[in-house]
Amino acid sequence: MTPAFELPQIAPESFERADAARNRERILCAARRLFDERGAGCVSMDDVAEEAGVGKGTLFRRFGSRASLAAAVLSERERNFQEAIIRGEPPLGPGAPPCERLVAFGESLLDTLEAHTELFLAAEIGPGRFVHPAYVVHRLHVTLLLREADPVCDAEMLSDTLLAALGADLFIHLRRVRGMSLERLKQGWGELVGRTVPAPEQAGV
Amino acid sequence: MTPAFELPQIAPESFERADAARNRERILCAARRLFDERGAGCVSMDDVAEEAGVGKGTLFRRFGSRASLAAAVLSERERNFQEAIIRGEPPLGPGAPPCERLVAFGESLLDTLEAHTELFLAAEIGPGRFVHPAYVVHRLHVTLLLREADPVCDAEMLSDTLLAALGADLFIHLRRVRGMSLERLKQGWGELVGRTVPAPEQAGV
DNA sequence: TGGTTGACCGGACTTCAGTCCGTTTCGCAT
DNA sequence: ATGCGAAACGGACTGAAGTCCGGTCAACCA
Repeated sequence: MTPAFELPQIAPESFERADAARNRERILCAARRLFDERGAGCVSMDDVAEEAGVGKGTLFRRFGSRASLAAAVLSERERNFQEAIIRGEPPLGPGAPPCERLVAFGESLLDTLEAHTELFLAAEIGPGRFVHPAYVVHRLHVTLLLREADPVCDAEMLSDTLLAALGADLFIHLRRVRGMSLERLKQGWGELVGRTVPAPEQAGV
Repeated sequence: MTPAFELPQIAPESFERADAARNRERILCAARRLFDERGAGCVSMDDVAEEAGVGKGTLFRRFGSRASLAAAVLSERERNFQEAIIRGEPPLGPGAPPCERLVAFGESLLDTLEAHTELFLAAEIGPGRFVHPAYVVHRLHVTLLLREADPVCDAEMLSDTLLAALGADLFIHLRRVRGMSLERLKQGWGELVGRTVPAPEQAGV
């Protein structure tokens, strides 16, 4: 039981041997390709190892778990998303009121979920989901916006609570099993946010 | 207001052969015992089958999956819970305003989560979580209360959204990893519900 | 350039959920 | 009682995630 996480996105560790770097790249490449052509649900770790021309031990050494590999594959898109949040145009980026930014945040995440449903599902299973860098960043973002909109609320907890509404398993259920449209999910998110954090200029209901 | 629906619990199907009933009881008994003494996380399906003196095929024939078995073990408590919701005293049962009933619902669920964390976690993994009778009943309950409190909201979707805040994996994270107290979780739930569905007599904030 | 070291490699191995199918047993009708 | 068909039984089998460990080789230093 090694709870050690590779931080797949931000930086390779202090120093990485040449063969290690090469294999990491090969694995990511193979995983991306296989996930893309078969869907994440139909790709085993053995498949990835073979496609990458790498032993299974190496695969797990670099990425720790299946969920972590899926998250790493998503990390490029995630980096763009974070960039848009931190430095992009409003309403996703800074400049808009918190409520609108939260709505934009959720809608953007829902779009990404729609486009990469299976990959997200693979990335969100097991413990450690809430500890993954991407999730931590999302939570921090939501926490700050909540606190800005309403300094007295328990933003630390509300943020996790709101993010739970954007989980991949729930998304799949609402979208595929119950057949709700993406538009409806977005409106639902907007409704939830609108009720949770009222806009400042809104005096009475 | 009178939910005269028959709960689709784990009711034995139309007719159950004597050996089937006997084995089902044995399995439930063994599972309860093992889960109780080792914690659900440390009990494999083979363990349960052996303890019950039953083949593995039988185990899966009766319960379908590990998650489903865990849910079945929880079902007695769940039945009591449903009883309290449908016919019990307010604020959990009928008679209190929807907002208060929702708060009581969540607090009660959080208490149960606190007492049987691992079992809930085992029961909530995999797809089919949202299709399980217990979840469906919870959602229906929340949906009706939401609709009663605010007929114009998208209660169908908000109910799933709110219930996501009571998921076992999130509970474990908040409680054990982030170290929040049970009391704080209850307050957070109250805050979320209070914002989502304002009480009717509450004119201004 | 050649030696040393420790990180890295790979694939066999373990564990566990879930499936399959030949065999057994139950319930019923005669 | 007895024969029959359907349902249940059980355990060997499969497939996949994650672990282990002996061998290898990249980096660095002399």
